[in-house]
Amino acid sequence: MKVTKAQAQANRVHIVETASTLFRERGYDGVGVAELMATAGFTHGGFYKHFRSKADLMAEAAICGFSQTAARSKGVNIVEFIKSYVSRRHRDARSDGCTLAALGGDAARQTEAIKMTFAEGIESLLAGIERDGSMLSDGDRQQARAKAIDILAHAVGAVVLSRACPDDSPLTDEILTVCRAEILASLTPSASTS
Amino acid sequence: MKVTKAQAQANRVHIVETASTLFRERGYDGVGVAELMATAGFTHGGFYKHFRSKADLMAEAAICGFSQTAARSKGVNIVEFIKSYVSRRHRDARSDGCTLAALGGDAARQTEAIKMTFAEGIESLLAGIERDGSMLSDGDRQQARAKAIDILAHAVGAVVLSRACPDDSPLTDEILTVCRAEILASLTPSASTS
DNA sequence: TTATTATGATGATGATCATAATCTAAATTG
DNA sequence: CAATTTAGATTATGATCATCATCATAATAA
Repeated sequence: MKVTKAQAQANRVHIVETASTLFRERGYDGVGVAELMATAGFTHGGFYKHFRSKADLMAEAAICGFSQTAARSKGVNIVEFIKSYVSRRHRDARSDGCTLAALGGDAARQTEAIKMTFAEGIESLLAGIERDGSMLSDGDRQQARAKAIDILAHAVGAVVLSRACPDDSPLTDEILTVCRAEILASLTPSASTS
Repeated sequence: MKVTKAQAQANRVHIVETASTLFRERGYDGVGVAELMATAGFTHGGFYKHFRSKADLMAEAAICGFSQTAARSKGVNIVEFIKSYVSRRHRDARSDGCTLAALGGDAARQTEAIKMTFAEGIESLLAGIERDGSMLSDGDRQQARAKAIDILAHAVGAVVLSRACPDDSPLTDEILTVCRAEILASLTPSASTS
């Protein structure tokens, strides 16, 4: 019933990862502490030895999710990033996909502390997009950031809209196809204004 | 304790409107039937005389919310629509704003029946955007629809992202400002490709 | 006026919710 | 090796959850 310090730490990490997946799949309000711990392989009693509250875990799970996405998009150029982000595969893999697309709407209803982790997560995604400056090779830094923000919002909106449609609806694919093409087209403007 | 047929119908409508507001503010899982009925001015017992289930009400509330937004954007040109949609005012008025921006993320986790109402809601919003064809005066119909889809996803993404940030975060305003400008700029392209 | 229908209040159902006190056994510390 | 700490199981807390059976009553139909 007890476990080595390293094992306890590993268990904690495992709980956070499990939560991150489960929350993305069913929303913050759709998963209870008991089910969460059971899924991670524990009884729910030990939960509060690891976290001060469910809200605390939500914040940690968000950080975990964002770093997963950041790690996955490491060294990937924007074109590839958009192609994989605005895709059927990503749309159908909610529990494994971007935290922002899966829980952005839920975050709006959570505490400021949780929103803070989302803001940081957004910043890290922006950094990843900005790093690959291929979409504005001649622009200044401020424009690069603006473009990154715009691309991210655009891509998240496409995935959220697509997911809100029935699986067999033609609209769900149409949204992805259209937005993917538009975003990619906006990356290589024939003439950048201002 | 009983009420005229017309009154019962009015009560039903009132419950749907209340639900539409409450759901947008707190999410589908964030509002219970009891609280919902209490807010509407009833006890929770009568709920199932009006609706077969909570899920049924979610669908009806979504339709109600979408028709509100459609009515509000009636006769408004795209520029004005975007200006009001991608705005601080809209971001802060979740319970009164667009159902898609408030509950699009939640919809992904609901039944196909509810997603169907979202798909229909999206179509009605698209129709509103397409009707005002000022952004593609020389384009064909298919391009107009594609552009409408793109604009809607873009705008929804901006609001969702902004709402996921803390109220006092500079990022929350930056997202809106940047995206609003980019969307408006995309409406009047100096040279439309293909 | 009488019979029928159906609204909506009351109250109960059994789940599940987040949180917590208690206890144990093992790991760490001395 | 002894003392202390603590992970995690057990169990309990009191709310709240969606759903429903019951019932009085008032609106309608006969």
